Amino acid sequence: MTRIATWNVNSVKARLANVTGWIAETRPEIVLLQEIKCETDAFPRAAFEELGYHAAVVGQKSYNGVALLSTLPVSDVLDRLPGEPEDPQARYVEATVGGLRVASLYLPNGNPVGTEKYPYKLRWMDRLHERARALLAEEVPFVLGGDYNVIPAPEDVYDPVGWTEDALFRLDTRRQFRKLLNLGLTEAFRALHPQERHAYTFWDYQAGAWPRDNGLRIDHFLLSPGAADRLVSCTIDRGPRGREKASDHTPVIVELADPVS
DNA sequence: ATGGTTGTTGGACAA
Repeated sequence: MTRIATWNVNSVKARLANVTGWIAETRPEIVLLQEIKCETDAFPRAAFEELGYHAAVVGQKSYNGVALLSTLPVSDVLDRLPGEPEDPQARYVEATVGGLRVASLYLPNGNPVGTEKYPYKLRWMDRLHERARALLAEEVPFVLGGDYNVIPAPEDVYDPVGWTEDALFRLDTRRQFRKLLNLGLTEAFRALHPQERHAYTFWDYQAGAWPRDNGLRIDHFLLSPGAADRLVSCTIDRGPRGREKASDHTPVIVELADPVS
């Protein structure tokens, strides 16, 4: 069995004790981090090495930044999403782990709509679509996990009407997300839990969102057909969101059965 | 409607 977790940690340095503590007790084989908010050289690599993890890190000063941790060696690291070579934002890292291609991605938020941020988000989703198409053509099983900043459907937000015009829930955003799925990818959580409500992965720090359970489901795993065939479970661990100095996101974990040989 | 919060950073900006 392979367990893969994704977690937007909102600064790996400010959150180091929470993150290492959770990894030590959960022990996923692969951990995908987003919003590490530090440069590659400043990533607290040693703290994760002590726990037995290799790391592929794509950092940036102050904002963004992604990482992929793995108990197995990591090879063939891709440190950017192709399609916009001038894009300076550190939002994508992809690598081979075992026989799997795995990506940790931080899709742009896109707010406020009406600024350059929203078209950037849509272009980024186009680029991800192209990347998924290329990976499918390679016929290697893959897992794209991360903070998609996409609310896929009304049941994934506490107040769908209030969020209609938000960049995370606009029709253009959802249409792009569906287009990605229509390539033949499986969104792990909804595939296994078609009826579940209030299965949120993010709660704002403001306005008592956490105690009121005013959440969003925006952290996802998209699986290639070969990976989806092996999908055993997908769970959201609310525990870390309730702790001291919590990130505003909580981890999602998928379990994949070993490949049949 | 506004403001409510957190992180980076030392004033806004991003979320």
